[in-house]
Amino acid sequence: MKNSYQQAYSLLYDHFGPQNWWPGETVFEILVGAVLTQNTNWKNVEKAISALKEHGCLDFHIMYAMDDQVLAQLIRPAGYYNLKAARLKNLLKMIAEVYHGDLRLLTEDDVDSARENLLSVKGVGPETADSILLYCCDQPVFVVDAYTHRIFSRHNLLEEETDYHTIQQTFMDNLDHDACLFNEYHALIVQVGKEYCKKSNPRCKDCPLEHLAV
DNA sequence: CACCAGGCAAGTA
DNA sequence: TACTTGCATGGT
Repeated sequence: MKNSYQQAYSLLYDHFGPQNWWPGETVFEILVGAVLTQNTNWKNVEKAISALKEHGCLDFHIMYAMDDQVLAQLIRPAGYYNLKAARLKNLLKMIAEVYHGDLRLLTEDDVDSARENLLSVKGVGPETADSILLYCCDQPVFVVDAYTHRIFSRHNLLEEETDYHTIQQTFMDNLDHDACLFNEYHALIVQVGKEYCKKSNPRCKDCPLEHLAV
């Protein structure tokens, strides 16, 4: 018998199909995108990533050596550009110091150590860290975002005031610890959130989850 | 015009 | 501890 969190996944997958996340050709591109997309529309992130590519700056050592102001101007379309340029540099600095600038060593590290190192970076919080663990490192870590909280609280599967860690635990307690499943599930939550669970649609009208039994 | 988007950290009381 | 504010572009 499937629980509510498994049922919700089936409903979303049947409605939207596979999402093929994370959009990005390389681990480094995904890493950069994880920072750039903080509280920002993905379309704007795409513009910033395109600019980085066009200038040949979507590379660990090149970006790490770049002037902060120049980096900030390239990622300008993603918003908060001064802040994000500094955050990217902070993240690359940690990887340079802890993982010898080798992303493979990050992806091969054990998940608890990697998470601790990521969270030690100023500008990398729980969602960004978990996104990197799941989408760069292929670790079975469930990513929670604003949509996860909003959608599942509206459908009475979470209390309104539930914090990040508790939401993450709830999903991980109720699902197989499978990176492919967590990958698809988070992407599907973002998709249903964008289409049906905006603040301007407070009842989530016509949402694929509206008749989900709790 | 107002509002929001795949957060996070720092400031205030 | 529990709120509040700054960060910023681009689409609806």
